[in-house]
Amino acid sequence: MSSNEVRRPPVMADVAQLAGVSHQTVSRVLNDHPNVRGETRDRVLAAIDDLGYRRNLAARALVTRHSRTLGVVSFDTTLYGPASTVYGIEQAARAAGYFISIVSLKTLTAERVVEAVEFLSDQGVDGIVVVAPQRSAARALAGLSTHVPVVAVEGGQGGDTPAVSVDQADGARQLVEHLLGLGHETVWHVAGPTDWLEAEGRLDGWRKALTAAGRPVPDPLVGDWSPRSGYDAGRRLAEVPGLTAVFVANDQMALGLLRAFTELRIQVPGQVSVAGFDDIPEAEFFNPPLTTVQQDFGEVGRRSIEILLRRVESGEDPGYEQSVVPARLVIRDSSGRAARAKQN
Amino acid sequence: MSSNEVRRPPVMADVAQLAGVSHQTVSRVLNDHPNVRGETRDRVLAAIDDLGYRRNLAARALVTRHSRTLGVVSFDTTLYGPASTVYGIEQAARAAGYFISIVSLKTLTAERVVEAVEFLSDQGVDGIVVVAPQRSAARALAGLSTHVPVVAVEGGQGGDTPAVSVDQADGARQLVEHLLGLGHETVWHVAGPTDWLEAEGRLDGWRKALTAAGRPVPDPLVGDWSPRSGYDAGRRLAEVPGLTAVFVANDQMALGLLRAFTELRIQVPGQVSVAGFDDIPEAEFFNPPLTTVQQDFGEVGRRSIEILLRRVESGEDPGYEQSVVPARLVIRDSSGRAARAKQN
DNA sequence: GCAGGCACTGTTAGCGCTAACAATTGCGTA
DNA sequence: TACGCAATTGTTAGCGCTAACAGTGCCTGC
Repeated sequence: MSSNEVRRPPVMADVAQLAGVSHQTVSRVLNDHPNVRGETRDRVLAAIDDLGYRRNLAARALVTRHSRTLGVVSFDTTLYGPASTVYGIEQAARAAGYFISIVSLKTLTAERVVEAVEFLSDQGVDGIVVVAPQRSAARALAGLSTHVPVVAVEGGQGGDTPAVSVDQADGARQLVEHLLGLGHETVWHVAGPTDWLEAEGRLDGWRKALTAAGRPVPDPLVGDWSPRSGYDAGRRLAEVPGLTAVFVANDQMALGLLRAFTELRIQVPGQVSVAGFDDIPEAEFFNPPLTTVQQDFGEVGRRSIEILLRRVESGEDPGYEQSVVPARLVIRDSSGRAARAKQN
Repeated sequence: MSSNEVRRPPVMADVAQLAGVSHQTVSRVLNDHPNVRGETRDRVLAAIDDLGYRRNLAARALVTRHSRTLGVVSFDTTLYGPASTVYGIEQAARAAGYFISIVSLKTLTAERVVEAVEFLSDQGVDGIVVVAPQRSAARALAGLSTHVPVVAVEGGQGGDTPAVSVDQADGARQLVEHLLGLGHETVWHVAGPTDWLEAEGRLDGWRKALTAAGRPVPDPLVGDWSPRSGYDAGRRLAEVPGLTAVFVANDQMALGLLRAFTELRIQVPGQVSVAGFDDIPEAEFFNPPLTTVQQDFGEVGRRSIEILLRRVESGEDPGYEQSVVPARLVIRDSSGRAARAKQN
């Protein structure tokens, strides 16, 4: 009661005094150095516990030049994809004992990405994960001159920045082959915004799969990921004669498209099969339940942190490196056999 | 070319030397102190620019005891509500010049919340926003002994922790009154998990609005926010004789319920009107487009940061304080006039 | 019995910054 | 002319921690 007149939190010296050792020994205990006698260690630990001591990380960061904080730059974390990716990154980072500092961008211009990276560098983060699914943002990374390691998620393919991404093209391929396997002559595509690498990957996979099967490749429509743009695409596709299958680049647009088809009394999958991409939690309860492609965002997060920490902790930059996470086809009711009627 | 042999980033002393002043003067310029001659300031600024100097925030935090970092503890940021709230918080914090450090919890037990708050305290955050929509988490806050200010989002109503929340009860009231206004005798309810404060608010608002109108109050069903639980509730409600209107506690469950009704060939809104809560981006494209209640998450974020920073910067704790953000009814096709047939 | 080595602990010197105080200058005024 | 004061700048002393080096015993081997 008499000794704790001062209300300021205890520091290492207080612990040292209570344990009857030097502050350096306390530091050794805290950092798991060898060569500390068991009994001494116990005494220090007891003192720490007694005082409720927590070490000051700012002081530690100052001298070690490491903050144990990783930065994350992401685009609109309200969307399912980015939100899930960031979530995966956060879990993996925390498991490794790192803090996560986030900057969420409204618009993903190169300028904003650079700004965000600098903002985080100022804070002294040890490394940065950039979720940069747009081409412009990916390019911005190439010209970046930070001294901290950077890893790109869904945005690599260029420069020295290591990248982790889901195999979009292969997911699209699986989907197209599934639809062709159901007897569809060809598959139309509603793509995502052209500047997005994910959109491009899906577009590529779709085109290649059709070409490989010797099928005609229709002109793709382009949306902006929003349900509304999917709705608009749906109204336009409804006028295509002989349409039997559509691969929409994400589930939200697929929802809009389904809505348009419902209004126009086009049966899914009776007349037209529809498939999406992402497997958002809602997809299973669309009307009808949506065939789509699942991405393992947790795995993406884990791999990006793994690559980043390897660079942070070794202090080296092994240069470009890519990690591709497989995509998984999820078949539901929205895809079905091609209508026989068409064959006649 | 000859002067920059050393590759380590420049420090304040380097700037001082180049500008021909003391490092303290550089510090003054950086911190906008008065009493620095204009010409001197310019010289320092030029030197800073020249060297590409950025101040070391760890060193600054060490001496000022402020990190300009705020912590955010949130539950599953993959969900639309939490994701939007965190996004709003992040935007507001960055606008105020603060960094955001996030911990995203898988399960929202009191234990985990306390752990997360301590994790963030260790890092030296200046304040913490806890998105704690569950009763247990809210209770955990009460027993918290941190020295940093804490503000609760969607979780207050107890203890001294200031709280920001959306007026759930009023949103529910608006919805119920809208449905009653359409001629429905009463409105059934699929509630969220009982431990959730938001679920409770919506339940309360629904019950009170029915009672106020002198209508019978049916037993509410309970879901877990997931589309699947909404689907299950839908199948059960389908057997209720005389059912004409359902208020589902969130849009995702409403989607599941709509799916169930579709399978059972129950017309919406022809036979039964359905309404949700949240106004997720998909809601407008449900089949049919969903009547729901919109929450202004951006405003929630702004207010929570405002309250938090007021406490952080004044160093005072004015005690309990509550800020309630209004909810807004969004009417779409899923709600319609009560079927005449029933009246006969 | 003593050099050499090992295990353990303490001492010293910063990390890069800001706060507090000291010193200097220039000016107005008695 | 000299004093006081304000404006401006410099000097000093840490913030709390870790790294590097310097002891201090004690045991080993010859």
